[in-house]
This record gives sequence, structure tokens and C-alpha cells, in this order.
Amino acid sequence: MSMSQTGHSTVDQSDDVPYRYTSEMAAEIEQRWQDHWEAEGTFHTPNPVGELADSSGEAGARKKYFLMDMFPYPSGAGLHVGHPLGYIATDATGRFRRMCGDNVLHALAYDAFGLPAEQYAVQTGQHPRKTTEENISNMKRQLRRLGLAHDPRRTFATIDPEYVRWTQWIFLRIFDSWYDPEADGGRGRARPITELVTRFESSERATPDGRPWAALDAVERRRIIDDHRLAYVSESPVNWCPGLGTVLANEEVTAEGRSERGNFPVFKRRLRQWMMRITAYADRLVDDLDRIDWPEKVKAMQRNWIGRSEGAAIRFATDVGELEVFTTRPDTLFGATFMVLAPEHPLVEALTTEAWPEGTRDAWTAGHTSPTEAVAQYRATAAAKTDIERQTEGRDKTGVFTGSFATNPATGARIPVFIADYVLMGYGTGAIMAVPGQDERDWEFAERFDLPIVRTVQPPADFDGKAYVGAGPAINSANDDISLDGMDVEPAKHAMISWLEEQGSGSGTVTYRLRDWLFSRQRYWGEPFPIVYDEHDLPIAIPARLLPVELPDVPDYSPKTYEPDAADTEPEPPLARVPEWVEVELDLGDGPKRYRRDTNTMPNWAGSCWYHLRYLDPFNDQQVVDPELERYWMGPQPDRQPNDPGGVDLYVGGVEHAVLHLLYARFWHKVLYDLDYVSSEEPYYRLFNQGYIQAYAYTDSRGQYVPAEEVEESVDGAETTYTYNNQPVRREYGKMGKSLKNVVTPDDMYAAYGADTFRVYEMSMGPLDVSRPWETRAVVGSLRFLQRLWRNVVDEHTGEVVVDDDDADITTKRVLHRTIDAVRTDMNGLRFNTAISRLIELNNHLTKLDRVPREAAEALVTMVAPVAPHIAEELWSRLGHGGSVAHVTFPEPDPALLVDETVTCVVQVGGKVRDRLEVPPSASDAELEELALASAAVQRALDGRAVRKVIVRAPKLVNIVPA
RNA sequence: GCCCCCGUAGCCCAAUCGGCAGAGGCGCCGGACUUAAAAUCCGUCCAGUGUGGGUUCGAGUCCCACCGGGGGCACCA
Repeated sequence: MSMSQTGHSTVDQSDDVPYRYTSEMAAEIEQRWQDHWEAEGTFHTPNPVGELADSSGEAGARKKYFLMDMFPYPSGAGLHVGHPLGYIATDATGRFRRMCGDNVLHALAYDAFGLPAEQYAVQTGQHPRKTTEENISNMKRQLRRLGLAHDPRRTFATIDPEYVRWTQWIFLRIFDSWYDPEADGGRGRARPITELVTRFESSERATPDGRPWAALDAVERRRIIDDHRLAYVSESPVNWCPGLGTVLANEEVTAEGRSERGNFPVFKRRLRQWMMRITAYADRLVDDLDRIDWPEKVKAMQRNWIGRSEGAAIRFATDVGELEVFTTRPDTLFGATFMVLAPEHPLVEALTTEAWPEGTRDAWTAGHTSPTEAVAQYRATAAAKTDIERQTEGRDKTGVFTGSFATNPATGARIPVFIADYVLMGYGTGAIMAVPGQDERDWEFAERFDLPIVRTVQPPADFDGKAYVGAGPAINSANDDISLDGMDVEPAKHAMISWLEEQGSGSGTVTYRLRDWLFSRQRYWGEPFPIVYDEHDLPIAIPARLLPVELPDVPDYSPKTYEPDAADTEPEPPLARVPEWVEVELDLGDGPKRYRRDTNTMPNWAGSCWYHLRYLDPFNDQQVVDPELERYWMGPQPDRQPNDPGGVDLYVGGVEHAVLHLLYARFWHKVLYDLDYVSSEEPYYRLFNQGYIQAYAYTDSRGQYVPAEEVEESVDGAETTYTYNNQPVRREYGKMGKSLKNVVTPDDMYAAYGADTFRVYEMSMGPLDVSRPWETRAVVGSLRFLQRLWRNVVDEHTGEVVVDDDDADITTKRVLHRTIDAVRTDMNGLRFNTAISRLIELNNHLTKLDRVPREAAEALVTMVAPVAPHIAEELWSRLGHGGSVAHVTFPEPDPALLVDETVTCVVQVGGKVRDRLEVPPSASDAELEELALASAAVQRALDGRAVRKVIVRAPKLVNIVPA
């Protein structure tokens, strides 16, 4: 294959520069090299073993680098210029690591199940598989033109039957597991469910009702086992979204109680659904955040979502039994002057008395003649409120007295029990001990309902607020048995917990905000559950040999949706409408029998929970991933840190998945680790959140968006005005999108500038993690850079290579090696913007020379290669090299050339620069001080004043402090 | 309301440990080339770092308060 010279059919407007690097020439070069890479398999990444091992078989000995993008969801709208930002960054990083000698694994798969794909299909009246596949091929086309160095053999889509098979297989491993909380020294570990059966059989573990295992019939046993599975069916309150026709996970519901997708109202309904026991992993999910290299912001969001809080469970005696509360402040128990239950609390009915007891204050009754009436009324009102209403109605404390009292175990006082909607059934035990002295909400409630307030922490003398939640010594906290008085908060908590444990009225405990993951959806376009039900209506796993369970073709795959606020409707899965698929005859070991399939599908998060493993071993049909491959690519790296959890070396994506995909994927990965399918404890070791590319949009006087491309800007002094068709328009800033008429696509950029220019521009706009506005007119700067680079190597008029084979001059050598050093550092830190500015600097330096030395030109070309790979290949080839620049070693700096012969030493007087000295880098403090004091400018500045002090930071600075 | 991040030139952005505010790009202006324009090339201009305090010999960088922008959480006991 001849890659060099000639063959340019490029039409250029100006005949005198036929070999100028224009967008036309870029297009020709780029597509030619893309074809070459594909044909040659330039970016095929060898595995150490197996089908994808190379002939040398030496890959396993090489250092590896596994990097990933959050894979795309192929929408019908195609890409805009914001989408490739992360892909370009990972591509440049991968190319850089490869040139540094690493075995780089980088590929791109497609996340293709899910609601938007299904909705797009419904809109266009086509099968989701068809539209999804079309969207994928369009996206592939757009991305191929970008020149990404992916291993094309390792691509796949989550909808591929071969992929679905293993998604379902992992689901069944989770289904076939339980969590043994005592394993691994109390940290807990998922174990095969058969081990649980063995423990019941051997009576090592007691059955829930105490009967011996042998005394239970088969169905009873199955029910017990099913209750312990990590994937289980439960009838519990779930998020029902009539507008979408499906239930949703907590993570998919916004704080306003609406669906994250579509923004429809969501209602709590008790429904039978699949759940994943992610709560079993709450501690490990929190603790292991300390072992991975993620942005603190994302770690904080996960910690917050999991919401671990340590405290105590305390039992208060009442006439109808014990009432348990959770508190993080057991030290304030002496200040608990009343109790509050969520209106939905199961004990409310029993606690509600017929008549108001003696001493009931007016405020407690809400004007009702009896607690029964007051409670009934309050509960009805609370039940009718949606979450949104609770939200918008502010935080005025409401509630009523139940007529009952509880006994404070510390003070022995009888304290009134209220119900109020500021206590939530979904957290803790749904009941609190109210300590108004140390809790703002309780203080408000106490004020409103005329309840006693006892401070049990001494606020500072200057504290003039109400509830005091800060640190301080305990007060008013003693009985005959125990005194906390004088103790700080932490020791007081411990003392109280010990005392409660001795008394048998409480214990230290931990609660979490995290709930189990609701895993079933009533939609068509997702993985079917590999589950059937028998005559007892209990779930049975479909054997691995029968996987994948494929989606049936259905006449109508659109889900049954309802009016968004039709809360009392029922989900109706599309798969339930295909009786011939639902009813199935199978031989599961005891002869052919009729079964009923599960008609739910998995949420689209399922596919993204394990795709990192499929990149490693994309064709494996025997196991989810070859353990040897997983160990090589993802295994723990003890040289990185002690107790390293392993995982993908670099994972780049937006921050929007902080608690959805990233939490779910960590959970699945830990289950697979517990069951010994993987050696890594975390899926993604280093996470980087890229920023977003946003864009300006313009509205006219009617508020309508006008095409941003055609808006003209004019600057008049300090005034900047924008006009469209000579009419003034108003500028806004936001996302790029059709409705805002401000979309710029990669295709536009390829046509106008070429992929390399586009890549350079995106990488040079600013730091990767910062969002910034797109500015098409600024792209030309990147084209000019590549044009100058081209001109430094190739004569624009003749096409001849013009580099000079003699050694570079010393200045050029210094500039070159400083650039190499800086670019390496910047690339390692994903600081492409500064790396590129260094390359431009070097390039500009070379431009000023009469002839460009070959050593500088070649180093520059190789350093440009990660960001602008096509032009680099072309120039590398024209410089006379065979093979791809992608595998050339990245230049190394010569340390001798990094130190200057002289440095400028700044001389300050009183912090102001007064002189500059050219000194050798080795100049000593004493020499510098002497030189500085001898300076005429310094003496002038001192103006006769004595010198109080001289600060020397050799060799760069001397500061003379006058008296 | 609480927590986190960010404010440097007309614009996008640089500035190791606190040590000369400017690397790179866009734009503007001037010049070269051109019949002209575009493209290209060369050159120039532009801020004292959101505001107010503090620490320091010295602050864009550290501390405090406030203002502006972005994000997260939000009655979680």
C-alpha cells in the first residue's frame, strides 16, 4: 500500500498552492487512513490468551491500559459536536498510552435497549430493533469519520442475542445467590443459594418460624429460599408511573416525585415486582469508594444516596407494646419530650385512643372531639397528598396527638405520641423520639404544639438560636443510673448506647437511605427475565443452556400507558399480550411441564452493568469472561496502592450517571467478585467526568428561536448586539438541541475543516472537565495550526518534503525537549488544552526557522499523532517511514536539554520587581544576594533605606525587604 | 436552607511549593499577497485576576465575609 506522495485528486481554489492542507485534502487523507487502519487491523488489541491473542503471544507480558467511554445510547437524532468530546479525549489518551508502550484496550459498544429507543420506534411506527440498528449504523458512520483507534472486533450492542444471553446469565447468578452477612469477618459476601439450603438442612440456620427444615414441605422451603435471594420478587410499595406505563427505580425518580425520563408524576403503589438486594452491599459500596480514584463530587453523591447513618435503635414502652425509633443522637435521649410517628406507621391505629386524656392541650387536638377522629382525618389528608404537594406546601409543622403516651427509658417520663407527616415511613423505623432542644424540626413542632423543650447540650454563651445542633457538653442528662453531664457528644453517644444495651431498651445500629433496586419494567424493549413460574406461582430459573430468552415478535410493542395522573391504574406489560410466548412447555428436570414466563423486562441499566467485561472477551460463548483475561485487564494492581481493587484504568463519561449506572454496575461487579467470576472488586478504578459542550441560542421578539448559525454579532464599544435578518435577537446559553436551533454536527465539521481539525479544536477548547460554549468561528485556529504543521514538512507548491537532515540548533533542541517534557506531563493528566498549546508553540518556533530540522519535525509529528492522527500518519509516511505512527514510540525528553544555560532572576524590593539578572541555574543564595544588592536599580529603589531582610529563592528570585 | 465547584484580556483559556499575571487560540486593528474578496502570512492592541477584609517580605494561588454563575441534596431523625 502506498501511503506517500502524490495521488491527491484534491481540487484547490488556488493553483499556486496545490499542496496546501485544506479541508478537501484533509478529507482525502483522513478517509484514506481510516480505510488503511481498518484493512491492516492497526488497532487490533491482542489478548494474552484465547481467540484474540496475537501470534507473538506476548501481550500478557506487556503493561496494559484499559480505557472506556460511557457507551452511547444511539438516538434517532444523531450526534452533535458535544457528543464526541469524551470519545476524542479517550482516543487521544489511548493513542498516547499505546505510543508509550502500553497494550491499550479501547473499543466502543452500544447501549441499545430502553425507553427512548422504544419511544422512537413507536413514533416512527417501526420495530425497535430496526430503528435501533439503523441508529447504531448511523452513529458508527459518524464516529468512524472521527478516526477513533478502537479495536473494531470488540464492538457489540446490548441487544445482541449473544450479549443478552450473558446479561440473563448474570441475572440468574444473582437470583441463585444469597448474602451471607457473617462471611469475610462480618463484611459479608454473596454465596450460592445452595449453601443456604445446606445450612437449613443441617439446622445450622433456623427457619423463620423455628420448625425443622425437614418438617417443611417443598413449597414452604422454596418460599423461604426465595426470600433470601439477591434477586427476589416482592410485593411492596413501588414507583408506578402511569404516563410511562411502567414502574421505576428510586434512582429514576426525581426529588419532585416525577420520572427522570419524561417528567411524569410517579405514585407509590403496592405491586409485585423484581427487586435486587443492593442494600446488602451498602457498606461495601460506601467503604470501597475510598479505594478508587473518582471525582470527590461523584463519591459524595454516592455516599449521600446510600445515606449511611450510625446511631441507635431505642425502644419506648407504650400501652400497646414497644415503639422503636432510630436516632443518630442517642446522647440527647434525656431531652426527648415527645414522640412522632409517620401517619402510615403500623402502630398508629393501636395507639389512637377513644377520648382525649386528661391534660391534653388544645393545640394537640386540631379541634377534633376525639383522637380517633383527629387521627383519621389527619391520615386521610396525608394520604391524599402527593410527594409534590408535601414539597410545595412548605414546611409548616402539622400533626395530631394520638391520645397515647410512651415512656422515655432514660427519664421515665410519660411523653405524648403524635403523628405528623414530617416523619417519613420510608426512613428508619418511621418513628422518632423528638428532641426539640437539639433538632430544628422538633423545635418547630414543639413551638407549634406547646410541648416542653429541654436542652441536653450546653450551647456556647453567645448562642441565641433555637435548637442547638452543634458540639458541647451534655447537660440535664442524668438519672439514678447514668450521667452524661459534662461529656462531649461523641463519648455521650457511646455511653448512652452501652447503657441502653445493658437495660435491654436499645442498641447501636446503622441505617441507610438506600433501598433495594426495583429491577422490573413493564416495557417491551428490554431483556426478558430468564424466569418461568410453575403452578405454585413461584419463580424458577431457566437453565443456562436455554439462554438467551429472546423477545418474541409482538404485533404491538408499545406499552399500555395512561393519563399521567391516573394513579389507580395497573401496569400491563406488552409481553403479557403474547399468550403463545408466555405459556411454554419445558423440561426442567422433572419431565415436560407447562410453565408461565415472566412478562417483565429488565431496566436498560442491566446491559451497562457488565459491558466492561464483554470488551475483554467479546466472542466467549462458554463463560461470561475468561478469568485469565479479566485478571490481565482488570485485576488488582498492588503496585498502584495497597489493597487495590482493580478495575478499568480510565473511564470517561458525564456526571449524570453518578448514582444510577455507576452504583448499579459496582453492585453487579461485587456480586460477580463474591461468586469468584472476577478478580477485581470494583469495575472502574479511575473515573473522569467530562464537561459538556453547550451553545448559544437566540430568540426573536416573539420568543421564537432563530437559527443560531445565521445570527450576526456586532460590537459597538461596550455594547454587543445580535441580529437575525436585521432584527435584534436575545442571546441565551444552554444545551445544543433541535428545539433551540443551535445544533452543529460533527458532519458539518468534517466537511468544513476535517476530522483532525475538529479533534484538535475540541481538545484545545479548555480542560476536559469544564463545560464550555461551542464557537464554530474559532475552529479555524486549529486548522491554521495543522496547516502550519503541514507547511513545516511539505512544500505547498511542489509537494516536496522540505525538512533538513542536519542537526537542529541548540535553541530549537531546547524548545523541542521542553515541549516533549511538558506534553508528556499534560497528556498523562488529560490536560489536552495545554499539551496542544505547547505543540503550537513548538510549531510556531519551527515556522520561524529557514529550514525545519528533521529531528524536530519528526518529534512534533509523533507528538501530534494522538490528537490529530490522520495528518500525523500522512506526514510520518511522507517523511519516509513505513508502518503506522500509532505504534511509534512517543518522544522522550533529554534531561540535559531541559535546563537552561541561564535563568532570569527577578529582583524585588518590597515585593516589587526592580531588576532582572541573567544568572546560571546553579547560582547560590549568597551570590544572588550579592548581585542583587549591587544592582543600581535596587539601590535606587532602596533610596538609602537600610535592608531589613533578604529572601532568596535561588535561582529565580531575590526579594529585598527595606527597613 | 445546607454542601460542593467555578469567577484571570471583548471571548475560550494558561500560570509546579505562595515568587516577573500570559503559554495557546478566537476576535479586533494594522500590514503583506490579490484587480478585488476569501484563504494564507506577518505584526499590534487589550486585564492586574468578581468585591471587601486578613495572613505574608511577597497572594490569581492560603484564610474570612459577601456578590455572581453552575451542580448536588433537601423535613433522612
